[in-house]
Amino acid sequence: MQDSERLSGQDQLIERFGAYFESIGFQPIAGRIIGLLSVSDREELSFDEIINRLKISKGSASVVLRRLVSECRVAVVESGRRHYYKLNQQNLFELLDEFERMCDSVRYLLNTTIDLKTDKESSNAKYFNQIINTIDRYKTNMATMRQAVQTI
Amino acid sequence: MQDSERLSGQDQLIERFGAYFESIGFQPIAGRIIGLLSVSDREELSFDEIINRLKISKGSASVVLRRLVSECRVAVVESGRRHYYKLNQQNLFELLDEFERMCDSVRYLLNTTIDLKTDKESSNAKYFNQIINTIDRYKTNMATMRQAVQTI
DNA sequence: TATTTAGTTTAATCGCGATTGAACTAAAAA
DNA sequence: TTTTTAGTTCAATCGCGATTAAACTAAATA
Repeated sequence: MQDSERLSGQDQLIERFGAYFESIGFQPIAGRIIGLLSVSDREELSFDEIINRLKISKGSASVVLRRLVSECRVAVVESGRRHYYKLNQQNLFELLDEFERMCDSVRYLLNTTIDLKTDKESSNAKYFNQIINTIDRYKTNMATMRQAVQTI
Repeated sequence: MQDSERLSGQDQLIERFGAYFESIGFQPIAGRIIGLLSVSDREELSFDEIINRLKISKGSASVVLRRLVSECRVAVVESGRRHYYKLNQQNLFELLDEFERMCDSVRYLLNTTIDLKTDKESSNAKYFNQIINTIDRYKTNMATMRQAVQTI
């Protein structure tokens, strides 16, 4: 593969990372920064390299990077007057954690809803109970899987 | 429990449903409509009942309901000149389906990223490979669980 | 047929997050 | 000490989705 090919492939991929992270609630620029830090050959980039490659203002870069660092998605290394950024390799289950938190809040909503129903045998009440059961089953299942992965 | 208590409890719950659905990308009004259809004692409500209880305009209700129906989240029954709406009880795994689609797109992004790396043993490349393995393990696991639930 | 009613359409507005540009700060370099 | 450089702060703007109001349509009712 030519270098130029690889570079333009990287650019496309950065946009896809951006789109993906935007779809799950990140600022567009945040997604593209994560993409750049994931895709580029050198995996530790300076502030300047980031704003030049992504063509974004110093202002946005500064704000967004501070946020990514505070959320532990990106790590920063200071060297002289410069800051270098790299992807923070989080716990593998970080993605699942978020999903499980989602399940918990759904479970809570549905439970409270059933409590407020006059007719606990209503169509929705029964349906919600089924969902709660499935969520519980899922969580048990996941706990088992985590243990299995951890002991590899 | 008093009826008035239950009604105000329902209103609070509707707002929580709204907040939850907004957090996963729905329009605020869409979330509140789903909340209302989940929470209310009568589980099939007319257009008018919806706009009166939620205090929203006919315009928003019309647009948002059309969308919810097209996405199969809400079912509509026509009776004379009126439309009645109720929660569409979807496949129990609809929530998981979406999560698995997310996993698929992450898996694809990471795979493509590794392909473009000059150094397949770089820190990020190794990390991405671990994530891919975990995703694969998760999907196998989920497939098993679905079968188990289906055969109950 | 004339009237009322249920819901749709659409132009206008509102609010808000993302982004930028430019002034500013602090620290290294000269 | 003066100058240069790296990054921060913040006011202003841009763009966009959500929402509404009001005119409009179609169908039921009188």
